[in-house]
Amino acid sequence: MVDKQQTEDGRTQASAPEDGRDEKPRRRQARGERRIAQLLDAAATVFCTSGYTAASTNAIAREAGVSPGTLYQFFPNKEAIAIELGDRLIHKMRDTYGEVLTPADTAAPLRELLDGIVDRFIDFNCQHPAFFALMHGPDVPGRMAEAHDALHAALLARLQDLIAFYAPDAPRAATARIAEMCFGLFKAGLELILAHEGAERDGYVTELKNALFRYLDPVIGDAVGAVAQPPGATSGG
Amino acid sequence: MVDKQQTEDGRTQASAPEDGRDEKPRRRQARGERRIAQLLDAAATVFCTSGYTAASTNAIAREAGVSPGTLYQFFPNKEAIAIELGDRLIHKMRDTYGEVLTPADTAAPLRELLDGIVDRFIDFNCQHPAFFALMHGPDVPGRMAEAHDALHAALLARLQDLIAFYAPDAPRAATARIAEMCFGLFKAGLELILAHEGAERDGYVTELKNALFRYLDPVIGDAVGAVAQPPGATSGG
DNA sequence: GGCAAACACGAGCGGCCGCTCGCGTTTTTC
DNA sequence: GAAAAACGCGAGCGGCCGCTCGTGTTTGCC
Repeated sequence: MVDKQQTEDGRTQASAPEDGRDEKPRRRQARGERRIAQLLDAAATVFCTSGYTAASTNAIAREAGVSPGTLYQFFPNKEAIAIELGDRLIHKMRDTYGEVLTPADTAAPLRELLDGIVDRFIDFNCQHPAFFALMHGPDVPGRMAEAHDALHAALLARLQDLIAFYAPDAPRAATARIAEMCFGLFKAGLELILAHEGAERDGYVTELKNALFRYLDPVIGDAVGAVAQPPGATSGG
Repeated sequence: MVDKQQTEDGRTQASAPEDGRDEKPRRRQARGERRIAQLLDAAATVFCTSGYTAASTNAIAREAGVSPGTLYQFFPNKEAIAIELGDRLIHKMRDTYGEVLTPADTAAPLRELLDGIVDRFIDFNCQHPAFFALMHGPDVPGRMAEAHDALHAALLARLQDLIAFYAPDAPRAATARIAEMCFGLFKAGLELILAHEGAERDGYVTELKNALFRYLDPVIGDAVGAVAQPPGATSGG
């Protein structure tokens, strides 16, 4: 499992100058770090409104208030901007779901569990709308898709464990499909939620929670609520 | 209601040569019609794999086995290709949902109703994958988005009527939100279904039906199943 | 057969975009 | 304070893409 760790990606900092590779260690000044953050903010805005492909590097530079040349002082190409932005968002996301999707404290009833999970993820996505655009956009670069797939798989595995905890008798194939389905349902609800504001948004949040709860309740009810279920009574799935 | 009819869009054929406008009636030969169909098929393939923006007209022409000049003999620009393809698909879609979403024969139980609707729409989308790509792609041309919005609104209105029929006491705002939610859930399930084949696909179809049924059953149950519900008992929405 | 219109071709034009390069400015280091 | 390195600029290069145009071929009509 250690090989799966992705350390720090070594993009913004290198270990030694005499590395021997073609790596340029390029020691950043504080000003440079500020510019990078500025550029990533601008990139988030532009990617969010135009999508990855339609976003032009010149537009990102303009949004950040710098020249195209300055942008390419900190990023080797357009893809690297999206990757760095995506990595930072994914790290934040990992912090978020790390707190929520741990199957340790699953003694809570489903309704409350869902409340916590959904609220956290909704909140994250509302505060970082570029995340949704980068993850679910159809035109992200290849390296980005890998990161997305990794995150997707990780979230899915956690979700599956959670479902399996509530419904231990269900076969793996079934829980996997249910987990994928939950993910898709959440994504659909998220899209509606991001498209509305205020009371409307709250209404859709409630609706999403209802949909997820009602979808999952019978699944876990089969194994938890009715323990002495006869083995022949599979629920048409 | 007559003004809402969109006749034939008058794109492929015109009424009279002495029209007086800048319209060029351009009488097509059988060969030309064949080429148009050929080009639209190719466009469907390319749009489906690359999305609208990333698809190049040269690629569409190549896919159809003709030269770029030939393509522009039948379509004024790239957008027109997507629009014509979208219009044809929308017309087919209208035929499909016209048969299914009519609120006339809603005497059927929810499960069977959902079965019919979902099966039809899934079938349509499996046979015309370009439809999904064109309708839900983020980079479709403006004229396309209008058509999509119109179809979306029409489907939504039908769905809302259907829901209102089953739950006549629910306020319009609530049924509208529920209809939007159903739409989103269906879209999410469709995406999963299109991404799988064979037994896996069937499994997701069942799962989608389950999700929709469980989401809608309590909603219509509140008004149909328990008629003598006290007015104060609103279900947490 | 003869003529006009529709069909077909493909090299190439204009424009946009990702990216570079030469040069000037600010900061760090000794 | 002076050399070195990081920062900053913006005109412009190469390449791709949507689209055109001049020319040649096929089809419909008399």
